[in-house]
Amino acid sequence: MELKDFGKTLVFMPDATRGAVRALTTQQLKDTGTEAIVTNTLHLLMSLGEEKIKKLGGIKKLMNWDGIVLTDSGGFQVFSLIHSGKWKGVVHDNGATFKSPTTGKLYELTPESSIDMQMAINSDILVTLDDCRKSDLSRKDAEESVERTIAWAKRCKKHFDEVYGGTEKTGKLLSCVVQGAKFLDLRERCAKELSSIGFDGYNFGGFVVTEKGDLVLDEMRSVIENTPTDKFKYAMGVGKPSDIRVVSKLGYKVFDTVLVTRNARHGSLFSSDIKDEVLRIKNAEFALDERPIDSLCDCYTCKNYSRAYIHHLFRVGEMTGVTLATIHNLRYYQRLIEGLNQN
RNA sequence: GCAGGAAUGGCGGAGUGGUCAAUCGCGGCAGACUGUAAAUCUGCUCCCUUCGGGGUUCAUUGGUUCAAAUCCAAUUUCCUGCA
Repeated sequence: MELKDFGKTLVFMPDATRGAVRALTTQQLKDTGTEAIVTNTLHLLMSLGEEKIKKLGGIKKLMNWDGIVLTDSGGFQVFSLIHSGKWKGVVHDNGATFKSPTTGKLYELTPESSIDMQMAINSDILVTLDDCRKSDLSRKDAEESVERTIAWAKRCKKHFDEVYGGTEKTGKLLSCVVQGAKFLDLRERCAKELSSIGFDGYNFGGFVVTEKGDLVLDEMRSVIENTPTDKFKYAMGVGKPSDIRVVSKLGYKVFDTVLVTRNARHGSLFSSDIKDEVLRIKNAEFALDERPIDSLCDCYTCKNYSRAYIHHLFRVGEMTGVTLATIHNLRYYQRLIEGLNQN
């Protein structure tokens, strides 16, 4: 897939948060039909740092990955680690200041430094830093989050244009994140203001499901309706296969979720043979099941191994089981996307 | 044969008079996970249950006591020394 075509058809990006899709080699990743991956600015900033990744020639060279790389800005981590109090740190108008819980090193993530780091990673598609918060926030908090997200997006764009020459000179795309939580007028305002600044893509930010697990479709629709039709729409963190089917109908073309890899590690495998599509390979019923995980799947795992074997590997804790499960789950998603693209 | 020591739920191992159906770990059964602090976390795991509770347990048998997995006696088995 060429970068210029990104988001014209549906695309699913697995999360390679720290520079690897967990448990997979780059070749195994390619073999699932994956064309784009997501890495995380904050994680790579803290583990490698800007100077080191620059010296190493960027994440694509490091990973030997010739596909597309999208870098998440760190906005979600601002929420999940700092806002929620899991990490010591503060979020302020200039960004986020926080201490690494492992090294104690102090970091300052600003809209500008996020862009710098994403450039150092040599990402193809950058994401503006956003102020992501918990799902059930007050209107006042949501307003503040929207204001900051817009202000930071502006600063990211300015920095990207002035320091690096923007999309024209770098050949990279810059996408933004729409916040506003459950307040549809705030979603609309955020979407419209970001659209007037102008980005190559518009990402649905915040939480995609309620606590009950229902998709926030009205919020997602609001973002689609208030952003340019000719730019890609990325539903960040979506989702279960059934969620992707639904959300893609709204007009979102780009998806990522940790479910595909995390569930694989936890023994939840996707299978069209099973009601609700989820086969829990560790369950006793698969101990002697010699069928493949999914009778319709063409992945390396399904073509070569039985449910009983994967079940056994999980039972004894062999890492190969995790690798085979991840290969399958990711291929399941890519086949889902291929199927949806054909319709 | 003599002298010590030990016997607890599928396993390992706490508990040494009442708050013990009995900490905990493993194993077992199931569930959760949606821009990854996650190869993680949660629940259940003697029997019955209308989930409130009820019934039988800590080698076996008998005893002491208001009350025993815990104290005493005998028996059985195992371990360690000495012969």
